[in-house]
Amino acid sequence: MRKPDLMGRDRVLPSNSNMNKAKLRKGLWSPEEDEKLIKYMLTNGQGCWSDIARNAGLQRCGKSCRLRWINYLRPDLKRGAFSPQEEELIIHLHSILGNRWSQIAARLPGRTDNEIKNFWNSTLKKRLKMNNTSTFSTNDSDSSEPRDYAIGNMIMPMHDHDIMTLCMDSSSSSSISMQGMVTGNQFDSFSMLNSRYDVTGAASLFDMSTCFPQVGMGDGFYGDHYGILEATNKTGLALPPLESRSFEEKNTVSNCRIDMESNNNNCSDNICFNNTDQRFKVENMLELENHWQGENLRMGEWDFEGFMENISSFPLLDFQAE
DNA sequence: AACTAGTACAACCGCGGAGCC
DNA sequence: AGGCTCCGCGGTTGTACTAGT
Repeated sequence: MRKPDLMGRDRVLPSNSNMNKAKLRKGLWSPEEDEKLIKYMLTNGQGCWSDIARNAGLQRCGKSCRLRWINYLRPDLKRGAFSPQEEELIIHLHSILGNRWSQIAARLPGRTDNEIKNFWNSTLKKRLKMNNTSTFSTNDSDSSEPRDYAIGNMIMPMHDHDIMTLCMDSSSSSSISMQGMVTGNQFDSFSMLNSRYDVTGAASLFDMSTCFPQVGMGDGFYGDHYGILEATNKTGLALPPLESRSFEEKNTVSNCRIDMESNNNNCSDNICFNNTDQRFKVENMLELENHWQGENLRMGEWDFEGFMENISSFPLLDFQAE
């Protein structure tokens, strides 16, 4: 963990007529700032971020406070390295959703979009590329050349426009059909990764999310997902819960206690998070109204294998855009 | 020990959408 | 309708840390 940017601590935005704005700090957050923001958030809950920044006594813009809270201070964050299961899920979801980090993060409880994005850019992308260069060479400069695309267990030489054609149902401008790809040839993006999946070529052209219209927003629980996951949900298959983005609204201040002095590293029964130089322990931080509690699933403990099994074996995908 | 290159990740920036007046 | 503010997202940057020489 990095130490606070002591130089950045004194960095300020250029002054203007507004003295408050003149003192706005940038750069890394100090432990003191973190503490202020945590205390304020736990006491007052989420509101207008610019007000939060002001009322919490922080010389930061609201945007910076929001980012710090969402990406680092939120007590429901799961810190630490990504598990192999999480890695698999990220790869899989990325093959479906592309760079929609917030949507990927929504399906990885305790992880933030920023964290996943960084992990992807710094680790997974390179790893996938390494794996693929040994088995699959593409000529990115010439998209007219047919490439090998994996669909299920099949490797199919295709032109880029074929891929586009597959994603478009020519019979209707509003209807998108994946039947031809999926029916009979089980679509499995993992196979693409495991066999001949080319990150720079096929993935970008084969970005499933571009093929799927955004289906209705539903009742909010899986509100912002795309068709492929909607289908999964509708079939009653196990999906991980969306990360509770509005947990602040549910938290009960009276149940909160921050133990700033505690160095107890045992987090098994508590929600813990690391600060730059401190470890905070939050006991009963919130009434995690986990939608999955009824299924005895806790954060990070959902049925990953079941999910992966289900998501990669859709029997039929035929989406109708509204 | 000193230097360099590579890596990881926190934070910033710019943009677009939504809501309000 | 147009302007403003706020929020959220994805891309990018900056820098502490680490490994290699």
